[in-house]
Amino acid sequence: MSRPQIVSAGEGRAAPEKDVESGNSSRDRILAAAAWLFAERGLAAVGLRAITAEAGVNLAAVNYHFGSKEGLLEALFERQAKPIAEARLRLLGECREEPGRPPLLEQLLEAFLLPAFTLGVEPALGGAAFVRLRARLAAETEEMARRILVRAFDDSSLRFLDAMAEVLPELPRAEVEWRFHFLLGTMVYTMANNGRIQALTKGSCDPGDLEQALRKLIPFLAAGFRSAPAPDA
Amino acid sequence: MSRPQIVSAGEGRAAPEKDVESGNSSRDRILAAAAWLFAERGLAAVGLRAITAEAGVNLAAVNYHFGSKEGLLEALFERQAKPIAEARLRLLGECREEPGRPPLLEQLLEAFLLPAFTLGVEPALGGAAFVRLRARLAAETEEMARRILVRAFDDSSLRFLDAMAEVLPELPRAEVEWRFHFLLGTMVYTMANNGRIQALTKGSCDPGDLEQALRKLIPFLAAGFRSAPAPDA
DNA sequence: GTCTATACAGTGATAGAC
DNA sequence: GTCTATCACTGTATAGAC
Repeated sequence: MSRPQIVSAGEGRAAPEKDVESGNSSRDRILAAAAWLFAERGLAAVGLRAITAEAGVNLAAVNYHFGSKEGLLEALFERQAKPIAEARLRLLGECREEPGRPPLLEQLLEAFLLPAFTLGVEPALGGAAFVRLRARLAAETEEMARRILVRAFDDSSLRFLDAMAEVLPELPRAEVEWRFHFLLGTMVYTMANNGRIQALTKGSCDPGDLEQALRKLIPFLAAGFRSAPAPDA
Repeated sequence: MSRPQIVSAGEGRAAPEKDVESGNSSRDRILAAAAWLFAERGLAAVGLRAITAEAGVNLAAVNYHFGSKEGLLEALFERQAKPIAEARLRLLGECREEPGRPPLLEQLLEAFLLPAFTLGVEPALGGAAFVRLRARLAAETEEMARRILVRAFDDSSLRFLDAMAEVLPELPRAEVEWRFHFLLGTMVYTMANNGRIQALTKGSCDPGDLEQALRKLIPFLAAGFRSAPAPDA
């Protein structure tokens, strides 16, 4: 694996300072170093000292800019989650009933899942580690993790929830919500790729192959969403 | 549960009386204290010093008996997972096609999910914290977590995988495996109860209500399992 | 405002005496 | 087997330099 270029050398741009995207302020260098190291070595195995050394800044810079290690994590996550949420909404806007295209429900499922599966593994955004980071946060009960996920994804998720309720008018809203919850479960668990199913099936089923996972997941979920509502109580 | 009555005669020590279930050896006291504290305060917030103080043993005792904090976690998890795996297999043995009972697939799903949802929250086994611990381990990519889960659940899971393949003979084995993977995702994510869906739906959908979750989950999964297989490539 | 050097209280782990 | 003392290391906080 090649190291990401942290400092972008002078390209033609005439505004060298404060490039928001890939700036070389110490704040941005910390973010880049953290993304790189988390991707390379995992999450818990990377301490603040490793990050600050990689970024070429002082240890205290992390606390100055982000308040805490958790704050750094939050900033990093938010930055990486943004393109996913945006892509989701863009794809949602392109969903329409049309001959030759899959049913609307399948379109919605793909629009929701595809950005998470593809953008999630882009090296520029921290690579596969980010996907696992998401999965880990999803398993967290603490307030911080919840807040991070909510801020990053709730508005786009809510839009999808509404769209799905619209596509399934015969289903009570609460039922759609439960099923959306189950959808999140399959997505997050697949992204976590904890190796359980590989061990169980001796490798014949590999959730690390996200393209195939998507192809298997969408029909499975679509059938679940379309099933008759469960008795309520 | 009865333990063997055989006591070696003429031993120097008088009646060692190691009760395996709720013994007061230092090893068992550590396990009990850890289960209690993890349930009470969460996982990361509890240090070895708190555990050893609660158990009334020395700090080094943990490393002596379990090798490391991870080793303690593993022992604890294994002890708590065992009744779940056993209950699953027992319920699996009671599944049969019979008039007046749900279809076999639904029976299998319930036999698999019910022990995880009910035994998982029993206070005697560490309470709700154990459920979250499971969810957290499932999101872990590290070798240790994988090994723990495999040792605890793989044999019973494999039996269910086989049973489901048998109930769905028209489905390729790989397809059943993928769907079993999705089943695990919905289960773990529901058990994690990270608060996401509550926030999204303003509380109208609460996965903390595991009984209702089960009633919503089984039809959803059954429909997914029964859907036509996806194209393979 | 930004950044640095340094100190601090906490962790899990371990060697060796008893 | 058990305990004391200590180790290396963590995230955090602060005082002060530019």
